Amino acid sequence: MSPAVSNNASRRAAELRERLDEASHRYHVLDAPTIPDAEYDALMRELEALEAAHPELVTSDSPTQRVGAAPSSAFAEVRHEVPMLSLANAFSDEEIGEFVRRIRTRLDLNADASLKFSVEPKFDGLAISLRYEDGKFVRGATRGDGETGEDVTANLRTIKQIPLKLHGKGWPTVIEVRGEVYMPRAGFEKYNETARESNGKIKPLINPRNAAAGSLRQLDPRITAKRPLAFYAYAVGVVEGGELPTTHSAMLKKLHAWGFPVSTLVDTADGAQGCLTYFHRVGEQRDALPFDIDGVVYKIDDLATQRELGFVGRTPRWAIAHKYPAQEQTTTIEAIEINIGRTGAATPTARLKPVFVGGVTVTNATLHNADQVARLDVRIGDTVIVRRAGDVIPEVARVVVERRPAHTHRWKMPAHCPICGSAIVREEGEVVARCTGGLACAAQVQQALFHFAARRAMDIDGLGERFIEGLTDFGYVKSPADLYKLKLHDLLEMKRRADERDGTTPETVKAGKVATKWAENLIEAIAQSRRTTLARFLYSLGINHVGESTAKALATWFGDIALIRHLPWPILKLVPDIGGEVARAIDAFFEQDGNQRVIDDLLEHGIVITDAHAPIAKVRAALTTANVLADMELPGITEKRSEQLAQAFDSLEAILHAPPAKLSASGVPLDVAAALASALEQAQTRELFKRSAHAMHLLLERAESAKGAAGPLDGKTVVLTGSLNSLTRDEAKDKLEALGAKVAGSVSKKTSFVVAGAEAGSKLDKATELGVEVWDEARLVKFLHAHAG
DNA sequence: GCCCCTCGAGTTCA
DNA sequence: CTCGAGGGGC
Repeated sequence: MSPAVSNNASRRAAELRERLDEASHRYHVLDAPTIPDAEYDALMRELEALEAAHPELVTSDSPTQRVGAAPSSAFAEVRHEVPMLSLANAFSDEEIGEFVRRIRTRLDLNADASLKFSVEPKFDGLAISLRYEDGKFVRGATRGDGETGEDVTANLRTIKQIPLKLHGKGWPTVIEVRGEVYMPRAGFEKYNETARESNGKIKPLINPRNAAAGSLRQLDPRITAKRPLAFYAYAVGVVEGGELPTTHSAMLKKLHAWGFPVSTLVDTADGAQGCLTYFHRVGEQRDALPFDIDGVVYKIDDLATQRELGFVGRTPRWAIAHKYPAQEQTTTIEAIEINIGRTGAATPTARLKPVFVGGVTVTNATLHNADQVARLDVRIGDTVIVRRAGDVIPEVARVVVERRPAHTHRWKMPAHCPICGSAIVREEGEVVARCTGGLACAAQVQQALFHFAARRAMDIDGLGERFIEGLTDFGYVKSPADLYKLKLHDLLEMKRRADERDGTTPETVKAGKVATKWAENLIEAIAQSRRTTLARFLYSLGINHVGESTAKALATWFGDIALIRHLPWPILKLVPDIGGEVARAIDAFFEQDGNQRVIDDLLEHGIVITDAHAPIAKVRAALTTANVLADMELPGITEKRSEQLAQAFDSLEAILHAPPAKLSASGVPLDVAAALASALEQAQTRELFKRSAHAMHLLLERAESAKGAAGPLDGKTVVLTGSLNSLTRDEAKDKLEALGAKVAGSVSKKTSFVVAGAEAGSKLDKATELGVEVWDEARLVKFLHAHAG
């Protein structure tokens, strides 16, 4: 070995020791970890490997030679007569193969001889030891460094899952039961919710594991008692005056019989293959478990074989922890960028130094909004802990302030849009900041086009962000309507210019050929999208507050874009689930000349709406002068007042042209009449009256008569509950709606009937309570069948 | 006026 | 999937 190599290794080993010591101290003594467990494990493994390769580097104070740091002095020390183990870790199938092979070699077993393991989840909590004398709980201690822990008896007594007296009989005179104290996820979430509501008085917990550790180290057991802690037993230490079973799995059963919780995930497995199968089986359930686990543990089941295999240092040869990919990792923030959405929403995104978390490499993480950035105080250059919690989307869990470089400053939302330079404004009381550029902002235009082409909107297959960028950047497309004017050569030209600009030369060009297939496909996809439904068309326009559901409602109620594009907001409000805010947003969208031009353009250049129809009968029913008047949100005009006015005047025009004296004579209080009169003096209100009156006439003229359109369930409100066999809830909903019913989510006295499938819950109870009619699935199916077509 | 529920908008990676 | 906010029931 060359001196240079040895020198490097020695320096690296020293560095690793320093970092591990520091982390260990913060973790065990201060309860304030600075690096995630996975990183600690990785550093430890590197050091172990280094020391294995260069035994001369091993020092007596190396972290590999002891586990954990000295306990803090707040609690009495407890010496573990039988030391509490630490397990070797494995991260890959190969390592498990090697582990099992080593055991077979030592035991002189063939590769195909059966080798039984007791397998169990590895809880992410805090290992403890419970001592029972004559069946009574006398002392509980933390693991500490494995040799010496802390006496936390008083705190452990508060955990209801820990028996204070052993159940059954046949237990040894003295027995130490070992296991894990942990905090279930639900309890953890609930605690943190309370902490958030406390406005900083209660500090939120970083993770369930820390929560468990912190709770056990409370000086006041009454505080511990309030924390939702739980316990699982998985081993025994000292045993005196009694016999135990001869296998680990039998011993766990015994512990269970004596009153200890034992995980239901505990099982046995044969050989490496059996262990790996178990690993994957538990891994699939991992996210759904009510507690955190960071891996599984395999132990040789036969206790005599365990003794035969023995230990290396303090780690047993007969057991290993097989860990899952880390769900947390540290990385650094390289930049904080602003994304502009379709509505102009400016979302800060963290650009990360790529890290492998939970099975994928993460480079971006959303920071949601400025408040979130402020809460975390994320700064450029910071070291952060990135998490892929339960789901998929990575988030920055917290900043490791200790590793913050010098001269950083708090991040601030920029005042101007990075794309178009317009002001970024955050409305009072709103969480999101928005770019005010509107159609002048290239980012907003691109996002609008992206939305337009989306699968659930116009469904233009293959029109992704890259093409949209090229098409808008070179001016081929300024509005959705331009898409339908594109010719093949436009696309090819655009591609050529984009390649030129980006300095990318495709293979095909080098070969002297031009690839055209993609362009033909795109032109075809655009042509395909021309025929569409009214609901999709409305949704694709990207009107603020109009998503799929609202678009569908508008399409069903009014049936025709020619009508919808001119409806004033008080009329739009007649549609259930459309309130003032949404109605005004729709009205405002169509008030913009630019938007009207785009719609004209789209219709002229080939959009075909295949399902146009007359306004449904419900429109006619809802379109009374009283309803529209009440929807106008005029001061003092309640439903009751608008009824009175409608009775007195019959039409909106009549009210508009009524002299103030006549208004007062309508039966409404004088001050209300006066307020109405003064409102009617405003041009804006008069305009709204005129538009509404006009729209009423138009709609009434065109609306289907109630008779013609009446479905068998017209006017009925139906609630679905439980699961159906012959069709899904969605299908049932569609079919019921097609027959005129409104399908609601909860039962009230207005409900016409409830369809109860299998395992119907509280909604069925409510229906019975309110005396609402209940249908079973058979009756529904029969009914749908009878009215099919 | 308060609470519950549904809808909309934004987001990551293979 | 998750958060925020609009709608509407009580």
